[in-house]
Amino acid sequence: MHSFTEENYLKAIYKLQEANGLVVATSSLAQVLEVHAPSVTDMLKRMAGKKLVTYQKSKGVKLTEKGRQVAVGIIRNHRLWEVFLVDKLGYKWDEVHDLAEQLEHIHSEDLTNKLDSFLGFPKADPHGDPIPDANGILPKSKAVLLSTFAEGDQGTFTGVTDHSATFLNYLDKTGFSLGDPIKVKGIEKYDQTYTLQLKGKKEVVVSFKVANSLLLSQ
Amino acid sequence: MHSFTEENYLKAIYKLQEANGLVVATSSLAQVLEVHAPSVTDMLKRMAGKKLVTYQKSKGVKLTEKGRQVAVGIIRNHRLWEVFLVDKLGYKWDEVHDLAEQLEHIHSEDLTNKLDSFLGFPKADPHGDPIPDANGILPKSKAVLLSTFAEGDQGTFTGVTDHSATFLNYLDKTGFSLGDPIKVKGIEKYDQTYTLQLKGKKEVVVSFKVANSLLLSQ
DNA sequence: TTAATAAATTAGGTTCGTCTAATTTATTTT
DNA sequence: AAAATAAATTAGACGAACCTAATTTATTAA
Ligand SMILES: [Mn+2]
Ligand SMILES: [Mn+2]
Ligand SMILES: [Mn+2]
Ligand SMILES: [Mn+2]
Repeated sequence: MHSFTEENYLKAIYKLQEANGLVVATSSLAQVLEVHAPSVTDMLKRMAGKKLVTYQKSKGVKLTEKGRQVAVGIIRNHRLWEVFLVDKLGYKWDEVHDLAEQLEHIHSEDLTNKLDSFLGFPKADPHGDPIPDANGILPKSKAVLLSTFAEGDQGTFTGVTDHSATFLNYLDKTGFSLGDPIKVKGIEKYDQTYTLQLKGKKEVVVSFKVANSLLLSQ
Repeated sequence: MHSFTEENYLKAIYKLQEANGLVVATSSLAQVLEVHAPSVTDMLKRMAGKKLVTYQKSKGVKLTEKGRQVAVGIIRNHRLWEVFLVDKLGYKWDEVHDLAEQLEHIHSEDLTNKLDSFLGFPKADPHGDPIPDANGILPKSKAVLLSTFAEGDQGTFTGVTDHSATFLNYLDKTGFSLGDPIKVKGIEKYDQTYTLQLKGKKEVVVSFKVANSLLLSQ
């Protein structure tokens, strides 16, 4: 089986590959994993030896199919455990990430699948992120940033791109809730401030930074 | 926080201390942890440095109060997760131990307590072992081995001393179930074979080895 | 009480995952 | 195209947790 460290590298490479491009740089990995660059170089060599990644000296790293399978498996675990923590144990959506970072490394496909079943085969985690199925297939989300909306546009709030507890707390406090409708009433030309109508006609004003971290569907 | 390895050492020392005596030998630890003796010596020195154990060269090791707290915390986690796996996810009692060995190392007192609450504050795990409370207090069990019973004695089946899957399977197959009444109908003088009456008048014959692994109460 | 046996420790290595400092390679800027 | 800067790698170390082989200490038997 793979070590926690390897799994965290794989997950990080997967996410950087999704977000930015095909090949991942040593420095970006060092940054997200909070280690120094030589540690990354070292680890990538070992992982290349295990055929989890293809590593080209000074050019960057990519996941192999095997590495991708492992990464998606960890993400599946992470998101299912987050659902468990929120739906069954009563945690808030801003409290579960760090616990899920531990729970995602429990090694048992059978447990993952039984948990999935116990939770009613959820399609998304508490932050709206899609949950890969047992075959490692992750549905491509067609959600789009609120910051791309024009005045009058509307949609359903289905996800966030900033997962920080402070942002999630701000959303709670301001009245945002996953699954609710949101309509753009106006966009201030000067600073791209958004005036939104939330569920129950409540109007709120949010900065561009916020609009740029909210995902809407339909 | 403590490493998984340290936690496993602490748990092993705790159990050996409970079972055998005050002081635990290097060789017994090596055996239950499945490592070689010099590794144990090494580790005990490091743990003594952290005040988790008191270690006397060539004499053996004992838990400090701090070490005992950690050990009991791990045991609490282990048993609560076993209850979760059986009660909520539908696992059988012979399938949960290895998973609990992983889950017991999730570091969060808050999670443990929320889990405890979610499970309805169970008093014992699926094998009848008592669950320490949030303060690390583990109720002293007054259960006694069936092998100490005489003809005509009866009690309630409340635990096992052999936790192996093969033994637990044997019990399932033979008709033993935790919480059921058991009455001794006869004991063969020649080889200490027990004839038992189980719930629903069912009679079964078991070896001394079996009678010596069953715990009965009242 | 000495000799034989068993248990424990020391000595010296290995792998994993990390570090700092020095060097090399790649990318920008002039 | 050369110089300056930034990114990545190499070299050399370290702690944790393990190992084998050799040695020491403790226990048991003669
Ligand atoms: Mn998360
Ligand atoms: Mn999430
Ligand atoms: Mn167990
Ligand atoms: Mn148990």
